[in-house]
Amino acid sequence: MVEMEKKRGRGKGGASRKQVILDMATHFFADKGFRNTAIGEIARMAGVADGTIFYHYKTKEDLFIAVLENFKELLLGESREHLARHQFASGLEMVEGLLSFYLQLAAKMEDRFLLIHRYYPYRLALANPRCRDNLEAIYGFFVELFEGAIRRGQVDGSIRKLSSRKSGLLLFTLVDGLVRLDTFKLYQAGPLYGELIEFTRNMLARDNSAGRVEMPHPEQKP
Amino acid sequence: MVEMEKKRGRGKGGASRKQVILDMATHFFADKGFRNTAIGEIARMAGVADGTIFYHYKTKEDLFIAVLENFKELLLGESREHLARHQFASGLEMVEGLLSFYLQLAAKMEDRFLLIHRYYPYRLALANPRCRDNLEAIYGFFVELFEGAIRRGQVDGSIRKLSSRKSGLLLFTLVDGLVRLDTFKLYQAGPLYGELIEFTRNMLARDNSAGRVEMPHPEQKP
DNA sequence: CGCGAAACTGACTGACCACTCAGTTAGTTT
DNA sequence: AAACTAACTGAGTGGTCAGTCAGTTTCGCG
Repeated sequence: MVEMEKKRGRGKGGASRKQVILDMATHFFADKGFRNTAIGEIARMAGVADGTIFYHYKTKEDLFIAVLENFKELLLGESREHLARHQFASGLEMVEGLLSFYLQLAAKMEDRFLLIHRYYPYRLALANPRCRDNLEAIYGFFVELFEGAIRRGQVDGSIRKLSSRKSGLLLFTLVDGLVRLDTFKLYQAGPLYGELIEFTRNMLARDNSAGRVEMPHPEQKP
Repeated sequence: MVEMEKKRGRGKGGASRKQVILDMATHFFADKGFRNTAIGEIARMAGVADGTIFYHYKTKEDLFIAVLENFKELLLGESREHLARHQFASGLEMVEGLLSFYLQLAAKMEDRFLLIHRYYPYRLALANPRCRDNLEAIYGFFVELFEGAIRRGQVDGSIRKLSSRKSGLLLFTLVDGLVRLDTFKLYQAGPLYGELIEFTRNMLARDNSAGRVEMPHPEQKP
């Protein structure tokens, strides 16, 4: 018979047991929250004994931090990769590109985004510096992306004069809030995406009355 | 000696025991979340036996719904009262007034706002219609306020042509996201309030180049 | 006062759960 | 193959907690 299952190192999927545990923990922490997820549940779904989890992670909280860190790396990795493949004609277009990329990203990882749309990690961050570092890394990364794009737009003249820092933060808040709204299932936020881009343009764009858009689906090249 | 404590009906504060329980529950559910709040803790702080809570509320979840409903009433009540006392020169000014009122409200009830900035109620809403109704009542109320103000602005000419529904939702998402960001303690959202108003104006205002504001503290009457 | 009802009590129960640890298994080294 | 180590196991432990219930207190009222 096949003797492959209980082997050490990687299974056929190439994932170590430690990684499988991390993946299952990610799923449950996002879906049900920290307190409502039992270690035993993660263990069962990972095909592992309870004790194995504590062999790899000192405490449940430790496991959560590892999950968050892993998610952070995934987010930043995907983003950097995407940005390396794309370039933008102007700062304003970059802002718009960032917005739609963030929406795309959130759609692709809808389940996992709940990790950072719950209050638990922010509450934990007050006591646990590692948790705080990870959250700050995520927020800082995106806010700085927007900030940079805005500054670039101010240099190339596509964006008017305003505080790039504050505007970046505001913009990120808006797009992240939209994603959050969508996961709440009270409203469909999807139809708002078009509006978001139009609004952003009116918010940021340099005041050339020609640039003002009234139509719902703007699609022009300068 | 004084024989006042264990009396039925109202205590000296005019609050029935049931109300005290509700208040304490509100505090703890907001502060620590549903799962992390023990009934015993609420009971202790309310100066009441555990059993008393279950005499007034069938289950812990029932108590939570009551808390949410009470909070909804508080929100809508305060808002209606505020609106009755204020009037606005134009739709655009009303939108701005609504934004700053919401920020004010959230600051005044910072602790309690966490009730609706946690994921728990939205998750519960999927299974519990009463929970869903309350959340929808809150969101619907504010979104419609913004929507109405925008429509009014379109009639009086202070706001350009755009979907009032979508814009209202977007605006509410933005301002609520800002409040949420503030409670996370990662960034100070306070300094963004000025920007918020300016941005909103640029987003909504009719395209009269004179109306475009560049200064941080706009304070003019038309 | 006396009675019935409503409000309240807190010891108890059963379920759950994070974490421990003494022991087993599998891979590696010599 | 013996010795060593890392990975893994799962029964057990102590603690917590929502909800129950039989009994007690308080109140309104005739």
